[in-house]
Amino acid sequence: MVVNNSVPSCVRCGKKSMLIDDVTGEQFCAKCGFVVSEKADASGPEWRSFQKDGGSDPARTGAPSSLTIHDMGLSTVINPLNKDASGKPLAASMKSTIERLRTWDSRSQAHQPVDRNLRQALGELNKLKDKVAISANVLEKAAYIYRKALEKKLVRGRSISAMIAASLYAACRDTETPRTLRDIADAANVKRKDIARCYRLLHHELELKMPVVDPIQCVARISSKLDITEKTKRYAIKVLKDAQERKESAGKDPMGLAASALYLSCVKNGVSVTQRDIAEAAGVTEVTIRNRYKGLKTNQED
DNA sequence: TAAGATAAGAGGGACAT
DNA sequence: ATGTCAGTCTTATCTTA
Repeated sequence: MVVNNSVPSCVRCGKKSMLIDDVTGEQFCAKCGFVVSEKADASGPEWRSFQKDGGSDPARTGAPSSLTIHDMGLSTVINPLNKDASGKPLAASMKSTIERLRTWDSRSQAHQPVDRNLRQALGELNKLKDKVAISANVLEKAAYIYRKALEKKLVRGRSISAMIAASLYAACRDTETPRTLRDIADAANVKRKDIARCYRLLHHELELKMPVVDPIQCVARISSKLDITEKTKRYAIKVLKDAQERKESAGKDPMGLAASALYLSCVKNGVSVTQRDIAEAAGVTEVTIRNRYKGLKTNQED
């Protein structure tokens, strides 16, 4: 459950108790149970005020512009009836002008190869979003990265699904949203290594500056799946900090590292947890935990 | 049954050819 | 471009307490 200090008010009961469900990504009111579906939220008018006090006058309305829509939500459709605003049929000369406009309009929207590609990719991204429960700004970032990749012609010859999945993964990394390559691979139905390859390509070619995944973040994620006491968590974090200072953690899978620190902490605190449980929660194997565990343990002793 | 050991294999980075 | 090397992680199987 994510609770930040600017909790929005419920539309129905007015209480400041709107929360985000971690699993579904839906917004709901903790007081009255009102649920805002992701879709309605994304496509509805934007009633956000730009005034400091968050007052009641909307600074703008209309559908939000978004990178996750292939034309950023700025499309217009010229209606197919050849009528003018008052409903009268158009004059012949005007009619042919409108025909031409309509042709160009639709071409500019989706009929160029790049746009078609983008359309499809963003469609996939949209499907992905529901499965991995991702916040809107991460989605925006993913879409942005994909656009960049398209510009640099990196998608050519590669699968769109893999590339959009890699973009999403990159966006997660960038925003420190803890999602593993595996999480995304499962959701996208693409092999993990394919996404990994694409991600590396993006990383290299777009020169993305990624924050290093902090194993300490992973501790929270793993322990949320198990019943871990605050004390145990803190000890695990301390162990990780020590390991980082000794540069012991470089090049190791942060998830594996966090998992074994947590395991070590459980052992030290007399909590009975099996390696299997932790391995499963962390999405790594028991062997990895054992290997890291050995390293961490010898460090503990001096 | 959980934990530890061992072996084989995959995938990728660094570096040399 | 291609090959080799050291290192990591995974999967599978076996042993130990």
